Amino acid sequence: MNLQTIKVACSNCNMRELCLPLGLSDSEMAAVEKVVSVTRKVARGAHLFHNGDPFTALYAIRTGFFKTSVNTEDGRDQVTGFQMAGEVLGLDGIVNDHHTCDAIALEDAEVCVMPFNLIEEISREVNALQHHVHKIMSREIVREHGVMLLLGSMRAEERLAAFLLNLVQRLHARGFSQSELVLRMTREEIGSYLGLKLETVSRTFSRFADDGMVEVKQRHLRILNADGLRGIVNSRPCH
Amino acid sequence: MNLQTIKVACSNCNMRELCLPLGLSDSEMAAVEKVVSVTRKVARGAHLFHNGDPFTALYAIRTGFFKTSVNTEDGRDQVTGFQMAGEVLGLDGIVNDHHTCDAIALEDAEVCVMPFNLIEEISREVNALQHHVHKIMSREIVREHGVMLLLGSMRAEERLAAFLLNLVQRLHARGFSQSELVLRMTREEIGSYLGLKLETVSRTFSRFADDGMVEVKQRHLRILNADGLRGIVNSRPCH
DNA sequence: CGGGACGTTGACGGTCGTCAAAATTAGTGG
DNA sequence: CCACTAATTTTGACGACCGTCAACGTCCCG
Repeated sequence: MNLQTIKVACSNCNMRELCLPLGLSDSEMAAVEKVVSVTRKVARGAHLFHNGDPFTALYAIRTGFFKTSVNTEDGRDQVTGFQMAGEVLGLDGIVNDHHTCDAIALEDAEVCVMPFNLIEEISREVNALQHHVHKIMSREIVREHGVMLLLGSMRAEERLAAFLLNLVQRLHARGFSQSELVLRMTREEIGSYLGLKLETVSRTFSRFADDGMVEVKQRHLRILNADGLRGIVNSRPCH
Repeated sequence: MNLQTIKVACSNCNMRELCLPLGLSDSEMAAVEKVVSVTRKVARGAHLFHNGDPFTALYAIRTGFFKTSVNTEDGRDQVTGFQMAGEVLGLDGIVNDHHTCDAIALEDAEVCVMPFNLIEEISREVNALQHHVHKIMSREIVREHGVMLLLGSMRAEERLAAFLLNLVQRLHARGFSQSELVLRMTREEIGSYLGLKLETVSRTFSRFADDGMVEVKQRHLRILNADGLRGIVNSRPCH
């Protein structure tokens, strides 16, 4: 485990507007920065935390890309999300004081460690932080509603189109291209997230490429017709 | 809308151990009871809140049974959960100050209205309440992980078996039978929740009945072989 | 008693999973 | 730097599971 106790200043962090509430006073900002004690580097392929680990902290992603997945004793495995800079990991651990999923870095990453008892302590003093924490958890609940809709009622093409659009939209919000992206995950991981087999993911990519919607070169992706993809997502099968 | 301003005493409520943290002092309990200002009755079939409604409060179910569902502009509809006494509704509304799903009573119900600004205010004073709120939200996130696993990787039989086992387990925790239950929802609603069509739900019930696992009489259900159902959930398709 | 909502069952077809093989890339160690 | 192996991706053929469509049965409530 790679820990750095070098103090990180949220006030200078370029993830600030993603991580923190807006309009904090200087004194509030100083209080909030006490929450972030250390940062931690996670190498590609390494776990940030395992299923079963004791829960002590939430993690804000500074750089890098993660997946979270749950698994059952009988070997089933489900990717529950992909997280990028400015997003928070570890919310699942609060209920039972231990984590119930794995968080794995899909590229070399760095996170801010935010001990949860400190978060609770400071958010009693700084109302904006308190509300911010509530919003982050609520946002995760709403996101998962969307995934349930996707898994419960969409066909393979719709799922993949929705997935791609969501991914570029989030990357674009972080200053990346609207049309070009590099997939940090395998076809199998995409499939697990979308409730599809990797062959179906691959085939569906190929079909999108044939239709001129995207250009696929392994993990490099260029979106040629975003409206086309949006049309796929919003079109009911028939009648 | 049916509002009652009659003060409800959480300290006497039989949902207390489901709703509230344990070990509150008398003064803490008095503070927490300030959160519950009114109760509200919701008739069967009526909405507790609609998608798009402004968010003002969370709701603790005193009696009755609810479903929540999200819907898209193109008419898709997904049941995201079924909720019973002691569970909390409305968490989805916190992020954007308006609700993003519908909450509908499946039988006549009564809820405690807990204005969210009061929750935030009191939970700054009562640490146990603060942590309790965090746990409730985290529990919902973990529950949804489970649903994603179900929707993403289980077959129809497994989904329905897992659904039934979860339902009786929750009912049992509320003092009902371990083996007998009345379904408050239609086959279509079950199907929507499980990502299946109503015909598949019906057929799968019939298959369970043929195998002697359950006795199905419309919405009345008796579980004859719970271990058999558990075996279905935990058995990978083959190899 | 009658109508409408809900549930059951059957036949058929489509979507996606399974199995297999080949192609391409990435990673490793000499 | 290159050879070699492992991992990932693509593509095809086939089949299973579940969705679709349709008809019929059952229950509930006015």
